[in-house]
Amino acid sequence: MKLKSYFQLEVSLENLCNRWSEIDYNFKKKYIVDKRIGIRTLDQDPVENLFTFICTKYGEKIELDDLEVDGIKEVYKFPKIAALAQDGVEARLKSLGFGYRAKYISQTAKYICSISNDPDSWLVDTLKYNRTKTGDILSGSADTHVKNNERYPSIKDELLKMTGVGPKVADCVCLMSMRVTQAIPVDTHVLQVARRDYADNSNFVNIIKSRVGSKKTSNRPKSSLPESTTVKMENCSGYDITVQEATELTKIIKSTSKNSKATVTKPIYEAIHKMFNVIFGEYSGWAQSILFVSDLPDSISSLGSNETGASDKPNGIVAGSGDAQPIIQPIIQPTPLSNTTGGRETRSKSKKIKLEE
DNA sequence: TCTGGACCTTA
DNA sequence: AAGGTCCAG
Repeated sequence: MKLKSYFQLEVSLENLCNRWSEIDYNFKKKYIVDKRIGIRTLDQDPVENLFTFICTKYGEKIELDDLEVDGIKEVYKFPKIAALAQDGVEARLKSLGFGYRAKYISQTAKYICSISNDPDSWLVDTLKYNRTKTGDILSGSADTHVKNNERYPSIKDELLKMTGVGPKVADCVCLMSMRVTQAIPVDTHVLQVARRDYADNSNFVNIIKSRVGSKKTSNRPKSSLPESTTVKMENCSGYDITVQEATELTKIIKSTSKNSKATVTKPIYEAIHKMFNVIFGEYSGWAQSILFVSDLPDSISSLGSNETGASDKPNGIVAGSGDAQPIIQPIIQPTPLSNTTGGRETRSKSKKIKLEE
């Protein structure tokens, strides 16, 4: 039962992918024609994911091979939040190479301890399921997938209060640990995909236009429909949009600042978020994960051809992380800061984890 | 309200 | 040079 919940198996990924393929040819091409992959978004532990995403950075990634599972000598548990809130943690983390993110970890841990007597349970008991108000959500029908889209704004707001948690990290946690299926973590890579596949080629606007044209309420040819016609997503609320609005969002997504660097500004972030919500609906976060991973180089996504060849790849079930989140969480030294065992390598530095022999 | 430099480490 | 967030302006 726990595994079923972790993998969110009550959701038919295949049905979703087929639906998305009908909606969007680009998705179909990525999902079916090119790579035939499926990424199942997992329901991961909020505490571990929160602190992991706060300190992930480009290029940081652990390969399973690096861990030498068979020869492993020690396994660290994820630390208690109270331990991370102790004085001296920031300096300790800095010495381990966490850089300026050391402060984020320390301050966020202190913050959570300041608002809850039970810091390790607060994220799931209060923030995720809001048991104090709604009772135990999980006691509902087993056939019903628990979604938190209704509470998405309030959950995200709470996460954004934490130091080091901006829109992207908040959406990572919402999507992968809070059962918010419409959360879209937007980073520079997603920006590239959004521009190339949906903005520069007008794909987004065309999708909305085709919806206008296929509305059953009208038998007129779509060319005669006013562009202000509102398109509603089925089974979704808050996704209404007009062709004009889609055009506006496209402009924002294509816009660049003076230095011409691909920066995800706040307007761009929100435009891309809304665009994916509108295109793919209530599970758009899941859809975006598939687009994201299918755009990665095969060497990174681990889904590409290897000695077995590309043709017999199964539809993968892969941990639902955004960018360079390790498959295995980075491991932070457990509680005893007093226990100065010396600079044991605890960071997720791939290929440099040494097992004492 | 929004922009862009600083943060820190690794590649 | 890259990476997301913070903060000064």
